Amino acid sequence: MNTHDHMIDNFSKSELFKNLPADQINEIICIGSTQPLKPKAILFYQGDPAKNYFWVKQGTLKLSQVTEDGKEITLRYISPGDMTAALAIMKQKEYPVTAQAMEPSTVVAWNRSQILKIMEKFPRVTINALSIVLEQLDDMQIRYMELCTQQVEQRVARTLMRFVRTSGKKNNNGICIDIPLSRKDIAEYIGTTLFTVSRVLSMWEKKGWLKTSKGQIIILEPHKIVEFSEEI
Amino acid sequence: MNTHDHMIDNFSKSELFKNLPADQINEIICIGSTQPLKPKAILFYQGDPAKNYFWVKQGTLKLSQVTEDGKEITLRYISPGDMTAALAIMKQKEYPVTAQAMEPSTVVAWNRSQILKIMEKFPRVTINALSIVLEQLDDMQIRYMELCTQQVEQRVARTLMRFVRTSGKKNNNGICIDIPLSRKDIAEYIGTTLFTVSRVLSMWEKKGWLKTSKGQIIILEPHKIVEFSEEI
DNA sequence: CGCTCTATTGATAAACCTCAAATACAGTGG
DNA sequence: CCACTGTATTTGAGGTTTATCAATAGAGCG
Repeated sequence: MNTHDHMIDNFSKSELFKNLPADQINEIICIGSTQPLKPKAILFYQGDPAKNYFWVKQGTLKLSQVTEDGKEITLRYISPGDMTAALAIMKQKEYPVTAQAMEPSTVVAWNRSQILKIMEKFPRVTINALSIVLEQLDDMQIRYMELCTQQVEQRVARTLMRFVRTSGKKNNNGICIDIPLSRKDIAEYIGTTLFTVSRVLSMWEKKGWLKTSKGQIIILEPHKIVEFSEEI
Repeated sequence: MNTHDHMIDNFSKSELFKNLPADQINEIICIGSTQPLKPKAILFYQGDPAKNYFWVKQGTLKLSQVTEDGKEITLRYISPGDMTAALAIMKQKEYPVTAQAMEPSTVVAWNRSQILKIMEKFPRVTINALSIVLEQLDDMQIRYMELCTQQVEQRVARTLMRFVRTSGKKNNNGICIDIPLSRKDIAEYIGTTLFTVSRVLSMWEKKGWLKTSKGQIIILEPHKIVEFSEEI
């Protein structure tokens, strides 16, 4: 029975543990430490090097970075099965990156020396990690391109569809995004202000394309929004 | 003597081959194919899967991506010793990414199956590749943040200093950026138009902070530009 | 010398930010 | 259940940055 088996099952579906036998996965998990996180709990702050560098999890966390003048930029949202490898693994630098739980989450964390040992012993893990980081790089490049070429409305539309893909749940009459997202969260993700996001969303709500209530967003007319996101 | 020894020497300084003995580096290089590229030559176009996926090189190449509506965005410039790993290594997708030589360059390319074989046989290479890709991701995240929070003048200043770091050569009275960069090149790197870049650069040229002639940019007053780039 | 490509410069317009003020909304303690 | 408080959202007015477009100038090349 028990949660432990569940964990392993969850891990075996993760990209990081692809092509690894269960006993090896188990060994790797046992090297790290499993931590539950309450909503809004901060896993690490400003890349705190005393804390852990690497992790896999259940739940959703927000990875963000704060500029010198206090503006917060969201690098990405991390969903179940994902992994985050900080540059800090390889170099021993510190980074102003902060990870915060958006909802009740569980993470498994390894520190620098642990993860290096794992990568030495299980080359497959390194290859999988490379694959994951390449995917993150690709995602970042696409968002960079969107930020360069598209205007706010399109970027909001793309963001909604992105969340539908990663955290969308079919509902009675629409698709519900399963993460509590404020206007500010969306704004920080696409590099605009919460005011502009608010204007866009209320416009779409008036048109009946979506519905928002207490941080939940329900997409009623996905086609309309997709159409918008692809507009040239 | 000879070019071959030079190649090895160059490679051993590269992040990708860190902690590898010379004979293994040699073996890895021999698996791939070494190609000379003339300026403006295109190494691969739109992620052409028939071509090679991975490479290390001498010279400078521009990695860019074209949007559906024809706007070209520069993902990054790749300098000697750098590596580019396309997502295509792991997945077998195609991407609209194009690599073009900015000056006479030499690259070593491996195809998908070759690089996978190398990573299996030399786990150290995989770890090094992970380190490189993490660095690229970090760079992209920083540029994303800059694009979100800074305005054009600051981004131009930061870009100049970035190029000074990677390709700056001390000159009689200033620092010369060793890559031919047009206003359009800079604009596509920071997500603006060549007009705006032109305005900024002519302003600084009038102030005597830099000098431009036939694609060459010479920084005369680095302090002034750094100051500008750090402005809050 | 004409051709092409790049850079400059100006005028205008659009998108978006900033700031302020009002409103809704959720949670708390009486 | 209600008033109170703090937070999220909406909406408006005005200003700024930057894109767009057009016209001109300069540089390199056959």
